Amino acid sequence: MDAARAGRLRVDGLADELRGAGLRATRPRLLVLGFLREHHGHHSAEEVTAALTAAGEPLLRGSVYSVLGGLVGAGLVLVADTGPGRSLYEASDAWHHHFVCRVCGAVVDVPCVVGARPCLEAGLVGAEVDEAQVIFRGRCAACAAAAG
Amino acid sequence: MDAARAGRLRVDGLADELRGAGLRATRPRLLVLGFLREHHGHHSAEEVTAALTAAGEPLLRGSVYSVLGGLVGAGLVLVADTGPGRSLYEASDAWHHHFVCRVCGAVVDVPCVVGARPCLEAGLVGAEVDEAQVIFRGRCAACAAAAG
DNA sequence: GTGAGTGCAAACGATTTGCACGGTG
DNA sequence: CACCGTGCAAATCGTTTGCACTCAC
Repeated sequence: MDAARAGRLRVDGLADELRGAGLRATRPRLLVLGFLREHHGHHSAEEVTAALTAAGEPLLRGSVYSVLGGLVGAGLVLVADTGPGRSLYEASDAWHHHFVCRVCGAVVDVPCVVGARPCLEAGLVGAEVDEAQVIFRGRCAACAAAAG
Repeated sequence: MDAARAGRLRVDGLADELRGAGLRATRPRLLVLGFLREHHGHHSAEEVTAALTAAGEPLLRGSVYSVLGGLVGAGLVLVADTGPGRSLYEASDAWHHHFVCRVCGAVVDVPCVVGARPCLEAGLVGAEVDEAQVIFRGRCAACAAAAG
C-alpha cells in the first residue's frame, strides 16, 4: 500500500486490539506493534527503534522500551531473554521455545510439543505460573555442519 | 601445595576438582566455588563479591565475573538468566528449572521431570543442543496467598 | 621458568528514570 | 478536561575489556 510507505504502517485493527487490552491507542504503540506484526521474527529494542526511524517514524529508544514493556504486559508481545542484555521481542499468537546458536547467535523458534505442567506439578505447590520460557543453547545445523 | 592454606572456607577437595576440570586451583576460584557449595541457592555475581569481601577475602567484581565464567565453562557452576542483567549462579549437581516470582523476586528450583527432547525433535534438525534453560514466571505460593 | 589467571580501573551497551509536554479517551 | 503515555537526555546497572603483574604448575 502507498499509505504504508508514506509513514502510515498497517494499523487497521491494531487500535482496537490495544484498547481491548486496556491500553490507549497511541501512535508509538501502533507503530511498534505494527512493525512486529509485519516483521515476524525476533527483534531487539534497538532494532525496532532503528527500523521505525528509518521508516520515517522516529522514536526514541527510551520510548520504545516503554512501549514494548507495555505491550508485553498486555500480552500482545512476547519477550525472550536470550542472554544478558539480549531481550528479543516478537508478536506471536502461540507461545513457543527458542533455540540460540552459540556460534552465530541465530535465534530459531521451536514449537512447543510438551507442556511444562509435569515439571511444575512436581516442584511447585500453590504457585500460579503465568509463563514458561525455554531457551535451548548449542550449535545450529549450519554451524555444526561448518565445524565438521 | 598444602590444601589447608585457603583459609576457613571448605576447600578440601575443591582444588582437585578444579584441576580435574582443566582449571588451575587458584585462590579466587577456590573461594568462589567454595562459597557456592556452602551457600546453596542462587547468587548474583555481585552477591558473591560482597559475601567474599565481607568474609575477609576481598575480590574484585571483574575477577568474580571472570572466575564465574570459567567455572561455568568447566561445568562446575550453573548459570540461570532470570531476566535482563540478572544472571544467577549456583553450584549444583543436577540440572533443574527455575521459577521466578514476579512479586517478590524469589527464585525456586524446579526439578526436571520431562526431558526437552520432544520439542527439539519437532523443531530442530541437525542442531547440537548443549543445554536447555527453563524459566517459569508467576506468583509464588506465598505471594499468591498474600494477594488473596 | 612460563603462561594462565588475577587485580585493577575504565569502557561499554542495554535498560531505566524524571520531568514537562502532548494526545487520547 | 483529566490523565496516561511520550519525548528527551542523562543516570544507572550489570558485564566486559585491556594491561601489567603474580602465582600455580
